[in-house]
Amino acid sequence: MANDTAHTATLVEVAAAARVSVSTASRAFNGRGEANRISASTISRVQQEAERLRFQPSQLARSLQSQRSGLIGVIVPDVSNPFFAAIAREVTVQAEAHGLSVLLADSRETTSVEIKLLGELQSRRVEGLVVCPVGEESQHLVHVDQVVTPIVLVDRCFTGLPLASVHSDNVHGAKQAFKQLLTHGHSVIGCLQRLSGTLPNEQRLSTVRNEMQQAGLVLDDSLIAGDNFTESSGYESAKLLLASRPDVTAFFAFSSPNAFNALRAAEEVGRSVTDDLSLVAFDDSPFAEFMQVPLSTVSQDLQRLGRTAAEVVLKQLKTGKKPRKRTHSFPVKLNPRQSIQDNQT
Amino acid sequence: MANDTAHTATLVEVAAAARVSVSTASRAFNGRGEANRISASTISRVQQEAERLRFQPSQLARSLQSQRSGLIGVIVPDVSNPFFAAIAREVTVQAEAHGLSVLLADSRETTSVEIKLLGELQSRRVEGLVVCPVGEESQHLVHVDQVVTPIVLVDRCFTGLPLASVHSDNVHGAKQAFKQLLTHGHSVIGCLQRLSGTLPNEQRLSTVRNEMQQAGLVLDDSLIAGDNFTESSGYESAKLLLASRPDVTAFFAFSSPNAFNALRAAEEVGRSVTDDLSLVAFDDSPFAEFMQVPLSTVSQDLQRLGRTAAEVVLKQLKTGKKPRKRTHSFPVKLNPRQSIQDNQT
DNA sequence: GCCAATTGCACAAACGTTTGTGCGAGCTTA
DNA sequence: TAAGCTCGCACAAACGTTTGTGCAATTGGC
Repeated sequence: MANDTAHTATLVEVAAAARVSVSTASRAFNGRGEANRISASTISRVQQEAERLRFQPSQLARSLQSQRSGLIGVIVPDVSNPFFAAIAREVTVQAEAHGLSVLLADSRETTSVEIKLLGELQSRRVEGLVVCPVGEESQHLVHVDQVVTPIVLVDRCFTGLPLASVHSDNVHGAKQAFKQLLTHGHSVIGCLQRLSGTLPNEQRLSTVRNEMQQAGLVLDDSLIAGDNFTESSGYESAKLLLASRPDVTAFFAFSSPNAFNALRAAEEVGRSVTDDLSLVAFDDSPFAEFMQVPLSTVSQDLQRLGRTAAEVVLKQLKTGKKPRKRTHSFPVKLNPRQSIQDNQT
Repeated sequence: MANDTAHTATLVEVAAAARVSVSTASRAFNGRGEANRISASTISRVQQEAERLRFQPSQLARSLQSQRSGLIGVIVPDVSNPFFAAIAREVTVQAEAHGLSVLLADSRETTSVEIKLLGELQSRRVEGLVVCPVGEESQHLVHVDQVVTPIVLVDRCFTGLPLASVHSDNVHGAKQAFKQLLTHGHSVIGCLQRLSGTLPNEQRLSTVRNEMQQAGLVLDDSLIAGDNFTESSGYESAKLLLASRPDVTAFFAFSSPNAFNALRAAEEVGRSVTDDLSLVAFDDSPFAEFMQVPLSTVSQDLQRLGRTAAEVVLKQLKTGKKPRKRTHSFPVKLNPRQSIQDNQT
């Protein structure tokens, strides 16, 4: 009932209160008393005082001394995007299960911010990193992995880089989705990209090109929307595409938000998904099946992506060596629903 | 090109390389050289060596010395829930704009986990806390605010507690939503709760009771689904409600996931939203207007909630005193769409 | 009742910073 | 040329822990 100095008690104060040295207090408090021949009475005295003073050891000091921050850094382009949120959550849960905490950072789809954040996380001495990179640049990531701390990339990976990566099988996913459109007789198909230039996007795009070619068709560039970095929304690009190519009969949206943008854009120009426009999208949503037209989607196993990413980092932390298996690619699942209909034209 | 000892360079090494003392290196590196009469040549020498060795100051050590961790703790019940993800993002962005980093934790809707996480964040000496509490218990939060660090609650607030809170106007929101149902002639209305016992939930519930009473109706307990803590999904409870009260003609879902659960449950028992079931939900979603039946919702201004929460903490950090205004309540917006139809019975 | 072994603890260094103070060398001024 | 200034830097303490080592005091054997 005496001094509530508003500052958290330190070990020094606990030691003083228990009339022992700081070292003894430390060992007693941390259960290392037995091994260090601290008498039972002393141990309990220390623990009582610690309790009474509400002593909470400073992780800052501990980390400094132990050279282990107990922190995992997570960088995503947009936490509010359900895709990244799901991954962040999974990593968080896994990390916490291993006694680690998560430092979350949001790069806002900007490489320069990503680099800045990477530096800040480094300076906080995170022990591992899970990064959904913006995907434009990679060298800063390689450097981190080599000299600083284990890192694993999720989703926006790079090819030919010595970095651990976890992602979905974009090629197969795109192939499945696109085949659905072809099967239903569509040949003028608009693609609504994610961030252009990033691997998942390019893989999906080139898969589309391949499929078109094999079907004896060509994918004109005017059918590819969102080929600039600035608009993340995709709404404008979808509208532009609808205006410049009114002959389009189907959309392949590379992301869930894009699907939504396509719907909005189509509605505004008087086109209606399903009557005269088909739609298939990457990434599922709990709402997809309850849409005006239940949305055909290709869903990724977000939980597995996140969990695997966490596991790769955690294992590397434990064993201290780079994982043998560098790339993890997970299958996607096609959810055929009613947003794809036969081409009427 | 010499020693890549795989460990990050320390100031000691930089100082040695620049042939100055650590203190001088510190001041030179931090731009405090001028003020401390360090010669220009020394300054540049230090900075060069720092650059060469890729020196990155340890925030751990800095924090220990400065007694400022530069960390804001954020605890939410479920990061993957878009509602909380949006808030987490907003806080993250605000914090980063002020040079602070965010420690994110997920309480998994469990009070005991929340308490544990709170302790861990404290031990990391976070300077402020933004918490979307599970909402069952509050005393651990009060204690934190009083003796440890500024804290602001979001969404799941408590009444009569000396804690800063940010939330939406649940009463008015519920009133608007529910009035819609009454206006359309519904009288047997099922309520799909969030976590029972939490303030937003109780406010919405009692508002519903009031409205019913004023309309000369009664809200039987059998019309209140999800009155147990274990199921967060609400799907089972919705099905039970539909089974026990087949006369129900409308649902008021207290959350976006619940709306989705209602849809799924209704479909499985052969009821169809709009034909013989109306639905209004708290929380909007970009998909709401593209649903099979465009969903009538009451939307909260998530960005504003998150931003305000961050601001309250940040201001308190800056000024050092408790904010004058303790409670921030923001208006919600009714989005009338087609999921509410006249009662046919 | 003496030596060795054991018990119970304190001392001090270290982790990587920041910051108050001290101190010598060079310059001015008289 | 002696006294005083200024300049440029080094020294050392401190932040709160952990941990290796040293040193009394007690115990035990004979």
